Amino acid sequence: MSTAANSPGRPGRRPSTSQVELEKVAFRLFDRNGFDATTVDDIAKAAGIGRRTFFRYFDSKNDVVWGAFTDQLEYMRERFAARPPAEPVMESLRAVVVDFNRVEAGETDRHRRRLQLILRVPALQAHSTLRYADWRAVVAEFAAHRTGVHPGDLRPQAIAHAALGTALAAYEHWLGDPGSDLATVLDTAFAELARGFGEESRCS
Amino acid sequence: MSTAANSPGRPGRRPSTSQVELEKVAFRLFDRNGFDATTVDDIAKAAGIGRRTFFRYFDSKNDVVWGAFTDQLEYMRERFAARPPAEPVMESLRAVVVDFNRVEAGETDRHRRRLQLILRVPALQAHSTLRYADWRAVVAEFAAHRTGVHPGDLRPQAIAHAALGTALAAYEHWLGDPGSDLATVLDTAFAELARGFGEESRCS
DNA sequence: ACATTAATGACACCGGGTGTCAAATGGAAG
DNA sequence: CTTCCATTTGACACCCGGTGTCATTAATGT
Repeated sequence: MSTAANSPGRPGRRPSTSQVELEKVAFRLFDRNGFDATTVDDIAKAAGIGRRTFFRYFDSKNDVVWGAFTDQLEYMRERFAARPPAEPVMESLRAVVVDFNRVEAGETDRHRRRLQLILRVPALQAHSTLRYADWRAVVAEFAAHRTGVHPGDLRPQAIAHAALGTALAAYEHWLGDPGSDLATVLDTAFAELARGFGEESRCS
Repeated sequence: MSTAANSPGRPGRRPSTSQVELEKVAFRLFDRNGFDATTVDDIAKAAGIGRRTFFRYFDSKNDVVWGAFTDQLEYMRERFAARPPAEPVMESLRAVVVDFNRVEAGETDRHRRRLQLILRVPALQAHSTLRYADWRAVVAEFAAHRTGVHPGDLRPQAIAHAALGTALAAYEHWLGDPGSDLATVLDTAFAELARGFGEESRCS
């Protein structure tokens, strides 16, 4: 898909850059000057394109940070479908979310910088709600399918919202504690969620 | 506090309007033309003030919708403190959140319109994350205090995040079902959360 | 050569938000 | 009443993100 626009046999002028290329350029500037202090003009100039062209690759400056997030949601949907149907909903949820956040060893640093921006820069923090809505929809769809109700019903929606919140808390904790392992933190957080955050660990 | 600036014995020019006054003017325009189509210039003109002055009453156009939200958080903090110390955390949480969303019979319609804007207008939806951060802080502080840990720890943060998510799901459900009662919906949603959204309703 | 298709970039424009500063307003002291 | 001081106001200029428009450029096939 990324090279689809470069495929031969297709008329018209070739794209002069790509999303990943712009992303790389932008991240360099974000690292050096910070997100807010980096203007779209800066990114465009550094990438050798016009300001207007930038907005043909990304809907907004905020969206640069999110990479292929939306595409990955499809993968998440598949992982949900692959879980054994008899498994409790919250158990599947925990497994899939942990798996979804598994990144290649080389990519873990990039993942960290991404989340650092999303969770700490107010503008991106706000914008994240819009992007995470799709994430929630995937979760709600799964929870609804499993329990035989509509995705718009209260329970699946509450599950999706609570799951997102739990994941965000885990992300924040992970960012604040450099030595911690994201998968472990997510696992414990979702275990707590499935237990209703109760004091007693289990039914006696 | 609202009339503090009008109190005698204080030098300087009198404020020419107030937050509540601007809020009323703005909501009229939002109702008629929608949030996005209403510019700050429109509000200022309708209120008979300058555009620059508007931003001395509100940090942003988004904040107009939130009324005295931040002040109410202090009340929420008090309600938490008033709960019996032996009560389970999630039980106190449920009670306080339900109570916090109790509004006078005459104000219920205004509350509904507020939430409708916050939850349905993308710009406000995004911005809400920033405002709700304070709400989460109050919840995390309470949960941490009860369990004897720091507010920044994973558990209280996860509880706060999940609680917010649950409340949002309840709000959305309430907005979508005009016949429903907000307190009831919140109550059932938080009961589910405390139960870990499990299939079995209780320990056998 | 020619039409077609697609991407580009320049330009103008809108709207939210901020910094600055002179002017307006009102109380208090002379 | 006049002067001084504190405070709010509004005008102006400016920055930046985002959009609509349109001529131009680069690639294809005929």
